[in-house]
Amino acid sequence: MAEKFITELKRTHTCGELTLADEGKQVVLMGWAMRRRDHGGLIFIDLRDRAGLTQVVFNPEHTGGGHEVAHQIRSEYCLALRGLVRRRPEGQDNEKIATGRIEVFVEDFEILNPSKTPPFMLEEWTLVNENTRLRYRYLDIRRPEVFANLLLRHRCTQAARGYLNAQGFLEVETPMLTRSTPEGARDFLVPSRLARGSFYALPQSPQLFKQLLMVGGVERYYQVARCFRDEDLRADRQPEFTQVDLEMSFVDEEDVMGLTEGLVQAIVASAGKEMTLPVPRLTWAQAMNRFGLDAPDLRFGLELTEVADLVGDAEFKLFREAVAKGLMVKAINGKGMAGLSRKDLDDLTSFVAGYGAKGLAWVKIKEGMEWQSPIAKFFSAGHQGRINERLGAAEGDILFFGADAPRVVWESLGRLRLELARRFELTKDKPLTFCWVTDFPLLDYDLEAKRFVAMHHPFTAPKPEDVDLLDSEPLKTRARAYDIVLNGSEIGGGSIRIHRQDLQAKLFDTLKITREEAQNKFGFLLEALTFGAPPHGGLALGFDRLVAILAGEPSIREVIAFPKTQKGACLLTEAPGLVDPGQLLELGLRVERVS
RNA sequence: GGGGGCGUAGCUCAGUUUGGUUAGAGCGCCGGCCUGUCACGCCGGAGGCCGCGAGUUCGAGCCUCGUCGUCCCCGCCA
Repeated sequence: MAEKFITELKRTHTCGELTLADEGKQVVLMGWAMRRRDHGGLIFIDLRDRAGLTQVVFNPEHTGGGHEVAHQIRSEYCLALRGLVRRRPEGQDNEKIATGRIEVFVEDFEILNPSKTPPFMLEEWTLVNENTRLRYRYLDIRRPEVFANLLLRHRCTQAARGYLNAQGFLEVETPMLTRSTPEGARDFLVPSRLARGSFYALPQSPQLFKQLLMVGGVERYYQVARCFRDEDLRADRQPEFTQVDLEMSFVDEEDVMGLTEGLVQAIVASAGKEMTLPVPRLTWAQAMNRFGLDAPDLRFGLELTEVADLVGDAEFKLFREAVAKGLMVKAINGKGMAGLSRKDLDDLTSFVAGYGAKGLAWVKIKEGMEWQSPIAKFFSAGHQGRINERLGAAEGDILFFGADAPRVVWESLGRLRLELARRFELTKDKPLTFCWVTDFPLLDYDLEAKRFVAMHHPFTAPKPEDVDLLDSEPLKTRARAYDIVLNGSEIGGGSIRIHRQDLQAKLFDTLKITREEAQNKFGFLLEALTFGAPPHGGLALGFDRLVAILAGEPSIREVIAFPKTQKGACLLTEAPGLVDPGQLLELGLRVERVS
C-alpha cells in the first residue's frame, strides 16, 4: 500500500491546536494512537502527536470497508488520517484536554506503521520503573511530560543564545579531543591511533581554550559546551553534561556577574518563570557562618547562630571545653519543631554523625520558656535566657547545637538545616531563590597530598589586596571567584582569571607545581599570557541542573534525552561495550585483567 | 571504596514479619459483544527462572552467603 498520506496528503494541523474555530474544516492529522475506545460500531481514538491530543471518530457508515482496518488499530500505531472537524455532540465535551470541544470525523486513513504492544503504557498517570523507561527511551520520549522537558530545555538553550548574541558574544566551538591536564576530575581518555600510546582527553570544561580565545582577541565568547568528568554519578551529576560557558575580556567581577544575571533571567523567563534582580550576594564567609554550606538555600530561615560567647562559662563541659579550645559553637532554632519525637531526634543525631558531628545537643522550649533537654541542668537560668534571646526562641521551638571544628559545625548543622526543611516541607511552593556567593578562599589544603590545591581552578586570580597573603598565610587568600546558587544548588560559577604570566607562575609555585611540570602541562597557556593577554574572566552555568530545577525535576536525567545510569551505562545502546580485537590492535592497546 | 533502599506477570505492586496446598490484585494483552466513549462498559482467556548462583531445610518467593542490575547518599566531582 502506497503511503498516499505522505506523498499526496500533507499534514495540515497538529493534534494540539484544533478548536471550535476550526469547525467544518477538512484536516489531515498524523500521530500515534494513544487510546482506543472500540464500541464495535463507533471507534474513538485519542490521536497524539508532540503538540497534544485530538479525539478522532471512526464511523462504519463513513469509513466503509476501512472500518475492518480501523478495528485493528492498537496502542502506538502510527496513523495518518483525513477528516472533518466537528463540534462534539451536546454534553460530550472533554474539559480535560485542550481540544476537548471538537473531534475529527474520519473520512480516510492509513496505518503508517503498526506497533508491537508497548512495554509500558504512555499515559501520564502510569508509573514506570526508570530502567524500563531508559531501555525504551524513544517510547518514553513520546510521553508528553518527557517531551515537555526536552522542549523546555530547547527554549532555555535558545534564550541563552539569543541573550548572549544580543550582548555581542560569539559562539565558538572548542576541541573535544584535547589533552589531559593535572588537577581536577578524572579524565575520560581517548587513545590515538596515529600516535600510538598517546591519549587525548575529553574536556572537563573548555576552560583553557576560552582563555586562549581571549588572548586571541575574541573578547566575548560563549559555547553550549559538553563537558566530561569520569567521577561517580549522582542525581545531579552525569559523566557528560552541558555548560553554558562564557568568557569576556576587559571586565571585572561586576561585569561578569551583571551579565550573568541578565542571562539567567532570560533563561528563567523562557521557562515562564520570574526572577527579580539584582541577585542578593553573600560572601563565602557569610554563607558558611549563616548556612554552613557554600551553596545556601535561602528559601527558608533556620540560620546558624554563633553562641560560643554565651556558653564558654556554662557548666556543660562539652561546650565549655570547645570554647576553651577555640572551636566553634553554633545553634539552629527549629521554629515550631518541638513536636519532634525522641526517635526523630535519634535519627537526626545519626544523620549529623554522618557529617562528622560527635553528637547533637537539643533543647525543646516548653511552657514558660522552660528548657526540656538532657543538658538543661548544665545551664543556669541566666544562660538559658541569653541563649533564648539570641536565638529568638519561643514556646514550641527546638534548639539544636553543634560544637566542633568549624568544618564539622558548618557541615553538620548546614545539612541538618536542609534535613529539617525537607521534613517540614519548608521549600514547598517557594519562588525561585537565587544568590551569589563571592570571595571564596583561593586555596584549600589537601591533607593527603600535603599541599595546597586550588579551590576553583589554578587560573583563578587572587584578590589584588590579598596577593601578599600567598606567601604569608595562603589559606587566607581570597579569590576573585563567584558562584550563582539557585534553591541551594550551585548552578554556575566563574572567576576573573590570572592574565599575567608572572602571577600565574607564582600560583603554580604555591600549588607545588614545578616549573618543569607547569611548562610541560600548561606551557602553552603560560606562553600565551606573555603576548599581551587582556584581563578577562567568565563563568559557566551548569545547564542541566538549571533546567532540571526550572522543570521541577529531582534529577538531571529527566532533562537529558539519553541519560546514563549510576554505573555510567546507557541501557538503550548498552554502552560502554567491548570492542573488536582488531580495533585494539590498530590502537596498539591490550586489555589485561588487573587485580 | 563505603552506607542504605529496591528487584515477584508486559507495567505498578501485595505476599517475605512467623518457611508449608495450585504465588495474587489492578492496569495492559488476546478472543467475543457493544454507535457517543473519553483511564468506555460487559463476558471469557492467556500470561511467572519470585534477578542470578550456592547453602540451610523433609520443604525456600520467604532464612543465610555470594553475585548482578538499579536508585539515594558519603567519599570523589579544580
